[in-house]
Amino acid sequence: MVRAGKLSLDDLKTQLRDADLRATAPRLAVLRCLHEADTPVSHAELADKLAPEGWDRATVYRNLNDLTDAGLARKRDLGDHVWRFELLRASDTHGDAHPHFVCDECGEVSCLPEGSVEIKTTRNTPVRLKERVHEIQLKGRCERCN
Amino acid sequence: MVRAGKLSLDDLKTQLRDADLRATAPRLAVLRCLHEADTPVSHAELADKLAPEGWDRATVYRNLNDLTDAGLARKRDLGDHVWRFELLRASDTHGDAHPHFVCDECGEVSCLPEGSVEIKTTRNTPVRLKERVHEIQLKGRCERCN
DNA sequence: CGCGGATTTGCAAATGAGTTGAAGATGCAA
DNA sequence: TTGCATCTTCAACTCATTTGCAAATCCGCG
Ligand SMILES: [Mn+2]
Ligand SMILES: [Mn+2]
Ligand SMILES: [Zn+2]
Ligand SMILES: [Zn+2]
Repeated sequence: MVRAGKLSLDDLKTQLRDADLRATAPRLAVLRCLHEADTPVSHAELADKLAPEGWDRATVYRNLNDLTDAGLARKRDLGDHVWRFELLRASDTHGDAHPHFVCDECGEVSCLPEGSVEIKTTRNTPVRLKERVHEIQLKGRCERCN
Repeated sequence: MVRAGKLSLDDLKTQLRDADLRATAPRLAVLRCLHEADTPVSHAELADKLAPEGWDRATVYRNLNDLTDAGLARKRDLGDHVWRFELLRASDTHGDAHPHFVCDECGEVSCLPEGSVEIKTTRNTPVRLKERVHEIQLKGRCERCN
């Protein structure tokens, strides 16, 4: 079982092979970065971060998609027209993920605790909305920009 | 005052001139379509819709941005990497808009009634989150795809 | 260990939505 | 009407994303 904070190289390799992916060096680097990140990461950010280690943008790009296809990560647009990738973590209980917040002003992304946003049922709310919602995104001003 | 459902050409012209925009034919067409739409509209959709009337994609594009800059419309990404434009309506009370729902499966966009989503404050919710949120986006399966 | 076939990488090039330049057309205030 | 600023059009450009392909590599198997 892979746990946050204490990931050996072997843990990462195991995680990849369990997902039927080869444990190549650039793929391990991408997976490691996703584990280290505490918010979703864009391809551009990750490609820039891994360029010094010698990994190609296209390789990073394909690996992000591979991890997503394999079900290890999710690819999302948090409402600012940027694709971001985030590891699926055990802390996201039902398979439903925690809400995200993006600052209109500075673009900062933050992860909110599960349950901090509630779907209310009012007279004209569509039927069973709550059960149908799998993802919640908020936009506004962050504490710093407010 | 411009009201939904009953917009004469003169109403549209007035709305543009009040916003310091010239009332040109393509601009009136764009504004009319936004009024007729009951969900946010993408540039591609509107350009396709207006092409038969003879209006150019770049003209539609610039007009959507003009209307946005003038404060008549909002430009948003509802979480599916598509820019959509929506008229600012009086029914959006505080300047805060109603929440939106996008279907993961078919891409259908729908507008939800204001107040159908609530920001809950729990022990580890960031401070004053509720006051800082200006926009709420939900994703999931629509009734049809569910 | 070493092989061999399937997967993956790296570089370069294609793609395409989004955006812009520029010349001519149009709106509108005077 | 006229004059000028604004707007439209069409073509061209930008640039992040996505793909093609030959060479490198992974890893199950002998
Ligand atoms: Mn998150
Ligand atoms: Mn709406
Ligand atoms: Zn901010
Ligand atoms: Zn649907």
